[in-house]
Amino acid sequence: MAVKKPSIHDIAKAAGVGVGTVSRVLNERPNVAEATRVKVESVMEQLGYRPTFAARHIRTGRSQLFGFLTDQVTTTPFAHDLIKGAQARARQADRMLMVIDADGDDRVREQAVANLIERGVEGIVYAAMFHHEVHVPKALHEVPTVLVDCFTLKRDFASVVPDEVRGGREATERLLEEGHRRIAMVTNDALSTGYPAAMGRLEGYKEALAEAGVPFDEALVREGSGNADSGYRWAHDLLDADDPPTAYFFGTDRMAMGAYFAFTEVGLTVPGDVSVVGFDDQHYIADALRPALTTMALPHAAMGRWAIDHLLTAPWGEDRPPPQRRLPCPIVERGSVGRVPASDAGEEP
Amino acid sequence: MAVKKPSIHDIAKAAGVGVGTVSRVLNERPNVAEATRVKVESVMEQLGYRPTFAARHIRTGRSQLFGFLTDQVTTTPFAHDLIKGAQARARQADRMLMVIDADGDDRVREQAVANLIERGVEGIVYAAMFHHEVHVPKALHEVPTVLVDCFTLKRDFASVVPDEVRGGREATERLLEEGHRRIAMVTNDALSTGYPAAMGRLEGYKEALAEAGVPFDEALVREGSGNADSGYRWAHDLLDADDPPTAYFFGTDRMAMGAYFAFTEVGLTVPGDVSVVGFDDQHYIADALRPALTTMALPHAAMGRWAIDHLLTAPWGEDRPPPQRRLPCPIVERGSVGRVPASDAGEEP
DNA sequence: CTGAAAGCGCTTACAG
DNA sequence: CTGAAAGCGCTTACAG
Repeated sequence: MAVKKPSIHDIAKAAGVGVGTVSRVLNERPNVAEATRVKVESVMEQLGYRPTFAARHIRTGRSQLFGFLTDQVTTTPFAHDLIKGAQARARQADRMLMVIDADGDDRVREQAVANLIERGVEGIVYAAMFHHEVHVPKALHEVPTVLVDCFTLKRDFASVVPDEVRGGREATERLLEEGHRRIAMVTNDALSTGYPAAMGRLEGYKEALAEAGVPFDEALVREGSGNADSGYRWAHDLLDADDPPTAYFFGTDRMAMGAYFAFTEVGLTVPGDVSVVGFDDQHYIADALRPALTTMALPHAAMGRWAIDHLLTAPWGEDRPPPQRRLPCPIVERGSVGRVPASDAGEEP
Repeated sequence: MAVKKPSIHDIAKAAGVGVGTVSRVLNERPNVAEATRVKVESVMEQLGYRPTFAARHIRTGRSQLFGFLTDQVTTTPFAHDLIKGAQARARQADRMLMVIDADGDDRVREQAVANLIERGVEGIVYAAMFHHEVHVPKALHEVPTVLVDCFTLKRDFASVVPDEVRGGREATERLLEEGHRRIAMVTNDALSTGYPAAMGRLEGYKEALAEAGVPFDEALVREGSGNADSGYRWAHDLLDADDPPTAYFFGTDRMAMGAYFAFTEVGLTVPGDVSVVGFDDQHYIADALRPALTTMALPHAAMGRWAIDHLLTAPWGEDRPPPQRRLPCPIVERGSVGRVPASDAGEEP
């Protein structure tokens, strides 16, 4: 580190050629004699030459860079999948990712966007850690942007979110498929929050029931809070009913986990006695449960990938309304769903 | 986006000054008349001027950038804390972080390091997702580097890792403190792997016992695999003994979680009948358990912070051996540790 | 306090 | 196929 890094001029001089030629071999351009190419390459090798990206950037105007801004309040296990998905797609296109965690601070957020723009990013993905409406820094309008797991009320940015309704529907269908008719649903949040994740999953549940001709029974629905404790309590509550459910659909894996403890306490076995489907696919929980939990996966990697892909391929600056994309939440089959117990299957055809 | 972004020249012309003056106000340098400053600033405002960072970088030689390379095989919930810690420290110093997930691919890793160097990073943090020995790309020697949660056999890079031994010791001490004497330990991996996390935590357990004058009893130790299933099985196994333990120290929270199910099955209550301490502080598990799990926190954020801090402040290029730092794993008290049951406390003073 | 000029390390036409 | 020159958007002495 003591000696100055060699520049293209040093290479040119040492190789006895002009800088243009060095640039040509560097960029693998045609019209370079094989002999000169070899010569130049060997000199670069010897001198340990590394191109300076900033110079290239300034000349070509291409930063090969995307910004990734996360808007989050608390550490979640999801951030990484999102980043991984985005980065995988970016790498295919030879781009890098500048990741910033604004951690819920508006000032930091504004500053971050400004910094990213000054760095010349080709686009910014603004990712929330759960599906909700957001207010974003105005400067985001200066640069191609896609919102991930969130959206603005005005829908003035491209956005990609999980298809909560469809996820809820498919979770419920999976249970119906096994003959269950008394299926409880514990929402992942109070409905009053208006969060799409809570509303949507419940709506999907209702849709599936309706389609299967199973009457909706309000007595089987509980408003949960998302955490394990809530699942534990509501499971006990539902268990206390005269005619307890044979299947449970929880809006989060954590609630399903709490419910497992409740089932164990009363001597019920999953999936022999009761079937369970979760939501989120937090695999450190879903895999750890006994039996492992069947759950709906939040498409974090896919959303990250979609976001970068959109930045890469969408025509910017046009007037058409930005796409509001919903990605499916695939079911991850593990071991918590089984056939409805024979004694409860009376109403089957 | 249709019009070209204004440069410092455009500002200079519009403000009727030279570019040097614009640069001076941009950098808040002294020796600018108040009137000119105001004038220039208003022009910048009007034209929506943003400095081009790449130009600044190329002139000053400062990239204000660190690389963050993760070497990981599988998604872990820890990556984010590491990144957050690193980024928090970087922001204080007005630096940004370029995050790359090499995902276990050597080619990608090499390429990533090359890219980062070309981007002019001031340093690279190379982070593993669990404490082990690594082989790193040679190019890392070209730039200040610190290894996080890993180390090289040659110890030729600065490194920061969790103090596994001390963590194991303090976990055990916590249990001894409550009068427990028959304390089981389930390691988080086969000892044959040689992983510091498995060896170290067990060693700490032994140290604590020795210091307390409690004879080490091999019958109380099991080699676990880290996952919930393993915890479940070994808990049952230990429970079957003639004189079962009153306390359990698990090398991972996931194993503790499995054990909770075993305890529930046999009607044992935590912490009334048995006490439990975990390791990792995976809070989505630790918080979700009933009662919440007392556990040793892996210092991910602290390691991330330390790494950037070291890059920022250490004198580089000197010959002294790079520091090999161990950071403590603080205990996180939740609700799983209680007094030894009276009937088991016979041997107390 | 301020402007004109040089230069950071590249790429890109333009001649030859 | 190749070299010399201009220029990307800044900062930094250097005169005034």
